[in-house]
Amino acid sequence: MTDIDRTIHEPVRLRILAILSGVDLADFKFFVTTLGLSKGNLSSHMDKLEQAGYVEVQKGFNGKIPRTAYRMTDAGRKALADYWIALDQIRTACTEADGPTPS
Amino acid sequence: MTDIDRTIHEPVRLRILAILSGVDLADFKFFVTTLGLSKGNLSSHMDKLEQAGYVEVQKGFNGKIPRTAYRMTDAGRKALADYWIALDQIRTACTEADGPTPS
DNA sequence: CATAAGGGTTTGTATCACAAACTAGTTTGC
DNA sequence: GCAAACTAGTTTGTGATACAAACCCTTATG
Repeated sequence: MTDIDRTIHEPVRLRILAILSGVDLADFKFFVTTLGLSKGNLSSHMDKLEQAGYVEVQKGFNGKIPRTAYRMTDAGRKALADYWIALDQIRTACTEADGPTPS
Repeated sequence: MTDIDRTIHEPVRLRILAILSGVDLADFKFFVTTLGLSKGNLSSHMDKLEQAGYVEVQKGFNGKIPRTAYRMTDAGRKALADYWIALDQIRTACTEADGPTPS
């Protein structure tokens, strides 16, 4: 019974990783607008993904305006793949319970 | 962007529903042993599933020993199906982010 | 009688998602 | 030149909750 990775399982972070898995680089603003999050909320989710080693942060400037962008790491890619596998296992694994005789 | 049903999304409850979706009836003890939960924990998860209308409780006796069994409702079946659909949408929906020019 | 086991409820706690407030720098209006 | 508004992001506060531990009640077991 493989465990669910809670870091990934949180819906917001799952969406973030799903996006990053197809994009190579996406910035702070983009996530705020597409996911409809408050900046604070996004910031803390990104912290968690970073601390888990699933995303890398790239801080730079767009002219004089700061820009923070995120990229998925290999570990993140692996973890996400494993996550989907674990979910599929749950989805499939049913059908052998005790048959409790009703009353 | 369909929302994730948090009642179902919790891993323990997801496993419970996955089991119930293939079994018609399963009892308290069974879940405790197969999922490795404390009784208190299982009890509160079942409360939530019941309050959401996703499972029905059948309290009875096996001789003089009380037996509590759970059955999935139609609403539960529907909600679980929707849940998997929502997850698949996240899994598939990637690939159109802003291309932020790196640095 | 004592201990265990089924079937819980109550209580305590650590975590965490989220928003609101705040910081820091930048452009715009006058 | 200075205030108002905006971009970008961090820090702080709070309410919800997953989980275990402790407790309760009843029935078997030794």
